[in-house]
Amino acid sequence: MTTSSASAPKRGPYAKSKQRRENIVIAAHEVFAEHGYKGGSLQVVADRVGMSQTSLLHYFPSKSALLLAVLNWRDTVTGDGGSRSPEESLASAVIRQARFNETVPGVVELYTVLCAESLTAKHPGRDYFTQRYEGLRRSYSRSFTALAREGRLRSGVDPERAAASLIALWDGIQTQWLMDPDSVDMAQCLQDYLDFLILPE
Amino acid sequence: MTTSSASAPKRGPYAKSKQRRENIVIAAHEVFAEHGYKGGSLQVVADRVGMSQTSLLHYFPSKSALLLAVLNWRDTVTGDGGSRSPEESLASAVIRQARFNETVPGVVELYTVLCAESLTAKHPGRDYFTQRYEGLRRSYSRSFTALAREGRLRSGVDPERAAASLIALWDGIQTQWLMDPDSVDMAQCLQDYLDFLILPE
DNA sequence: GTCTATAGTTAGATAGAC
DNA sequence: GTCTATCTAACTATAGAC
Repeated sequence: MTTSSASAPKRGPYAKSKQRRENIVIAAHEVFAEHGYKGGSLQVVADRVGMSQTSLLHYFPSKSALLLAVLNWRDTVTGDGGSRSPEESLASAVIRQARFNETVPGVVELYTVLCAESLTAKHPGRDYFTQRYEGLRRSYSRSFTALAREGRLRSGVDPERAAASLIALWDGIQTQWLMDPDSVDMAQCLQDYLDFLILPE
Repeated sequence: MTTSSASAPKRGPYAKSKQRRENIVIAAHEVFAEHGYKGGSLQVVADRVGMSQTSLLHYFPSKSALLLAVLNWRDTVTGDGGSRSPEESLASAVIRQARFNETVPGVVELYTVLCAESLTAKHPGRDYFTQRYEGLRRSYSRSFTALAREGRLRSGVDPERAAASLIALWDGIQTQWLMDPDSVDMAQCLQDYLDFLILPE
């Protein structure tokens, strides 16, 4: 392999750099989940990944850029925001995801902590969460509307309010679960609610 | 009125000091709501109340002590945690409180932001929120159990899960409302849920 | 009770050697 | 790409004059 052209960097260093970036994002994910964005420091992230704080800033130009990388990475890994397969029902997908979330408390904590923190002034994560909620509401609203067309939505239920309520219930129950895991059964609470909204086939 | 004894301080200075403390707590309430606990600084609180940061620490020994004062003050003022009058139904009390909350976004924001922030490591508000959730769940659970005795709880509904779910829905819908007030109707979402759980008289 | 001064820490970000 | 050194800024908290 000869030296590469300007538009095609060498494979070796490139792959290593990519790995470095991912390690940083994973460490930052942990730190932001444990301490929040304002409470988490670049120094602690750098320590976990085994480099200096200034070296870390070679990969991400600023703390806020690192936060956005963490949020986008979370979506990629968990498959969040993607559409479910047509064969799986809405209820099944929700419960399956809820059960999975019980196995990754750190991911749930990151989401819960940063979402609320993003409500504060000039928070770099604000746009991310605003758009996420808009997208989720639209997605669930469509699903409920489709169920209504099949006559499987309880009469009187408004699809848009049901979408917002389902997301709200999910978020809220995760907060209580993080505060005290034994106090609530996340999946069962969601199942109860969906059993009410959606009529059996 | 003569000068007071040692156990009964003079009214003048005492009342003034009490007023000072309340002004500080109100200012801190605003600052913590806008920036969170970690993001809010004593200097900004002091500026708002018109005194130096060190003078502020004369009234509250530490930042965490100020936070607890803010949280307890919120309960006192909003009447939160108190029991409702026996004549008023659970649903009526919830909807009334939800409608009231729409008029005080700062109070809702303080609660939402600090609750999630308290999930992070060594947060001074953690115990407050843990106990608050326990108390709320017990209170609503009792109400649902009472309704069940009257045959007014939908069959199959578990009072404890319903209590946790009601709180979760309420918390979650407040988050979405803070993120975008026009996106959701808080009171209507709660009304929908309670109409499902509770059968008409 | 209020202030100035400051200790003591930590933070994010930049400059430049290697 | 990685580091040391440094900058600038902000924070909580304490000491002590008035």
